[in-house]
Amino acid sequence: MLSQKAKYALQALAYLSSKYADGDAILIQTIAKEKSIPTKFLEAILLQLKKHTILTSYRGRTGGYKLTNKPNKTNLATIIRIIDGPIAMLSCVSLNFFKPCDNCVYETCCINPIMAEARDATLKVLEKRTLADIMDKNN
Amino acid sequence: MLSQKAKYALQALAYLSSKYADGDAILIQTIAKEKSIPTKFLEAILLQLKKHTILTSYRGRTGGYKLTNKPNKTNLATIIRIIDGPIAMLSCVSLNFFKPCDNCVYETCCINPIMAEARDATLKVLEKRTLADIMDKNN
DNA sequence: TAATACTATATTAAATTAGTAGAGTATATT
DNA sequence: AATATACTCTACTAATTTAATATAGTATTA
Repeated sequence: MLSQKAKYALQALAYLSSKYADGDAILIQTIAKEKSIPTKFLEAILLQLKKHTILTSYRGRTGGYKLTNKPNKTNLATIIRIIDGPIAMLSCVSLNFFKPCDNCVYETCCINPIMAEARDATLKVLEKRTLADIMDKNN
Repeated sequence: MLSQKAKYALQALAYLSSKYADGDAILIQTIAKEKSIPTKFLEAILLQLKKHTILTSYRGRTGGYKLTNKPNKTNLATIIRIIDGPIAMLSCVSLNFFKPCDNCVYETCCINPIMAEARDATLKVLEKRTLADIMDKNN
């Protein structure tokens, strides 16, 4: 399951995606209110996304956040990894957060090949889908 | 990511599957030692699997645990759900543990269709694969 | 220069995870 | 019938993670 933090991140990005065409930076406040996300918590989330270059920020009077790239350029696997870490069900088959298991030998383990298969199936969806797919439709 | 508990469950079941043909019940102790799992913790896990009819137990002198059905009759999604709960990334698209999200409306949410798609991709693997696939190969 | 808005660090309450302790119950041998 | 063995049940606990909150600081622009 995604953490609440990851859900908030996706919701915030869905909102920012729908505003992307306008070109303006959006206030944290605005996103927080619009998406019912605790403001200070959202600040931390957006900062994290900025550090991973997903978002670009502007300080001062006319400040705010906006997407660095077009919504269709950022896939969902990237976002989930930034906020929640591994997508795989076992760290020993994680592509981006590999860590061997404590109590089994990778080479003879019969579980990890299946988990690699599951990971690939999940990634096929999450890497294909982008912020353009989850973007708020203004209707 | 799977919990440590779920990993232990799969490892214990991989062991029990490899012994299934013998027909004998296996001691918790034996599984715990063989798989390096804390005994008392494993007891709780096996009990949980028994309550969900995956395992059958025998008490007393010649007691122990064994699989209720042939290894190829139990798929991995079933086990993971028993131990860790939902497989879906959002509770609002969980087939077995459905619970609406707090801060969004299911019908207009643009995130959940993608998460349903990811869930289906994962399930396609985990429902196809069974204990026979993760069973310890005796070599 | 003052108001605005992002940035950084520290703290905290609640929940979850991983594991432990100990008493209780059933059963097959002796 | 006694007893050792092995599963069962309830309660507890330490460590970690999650979901926030608080406060002070820095940058920018009208």
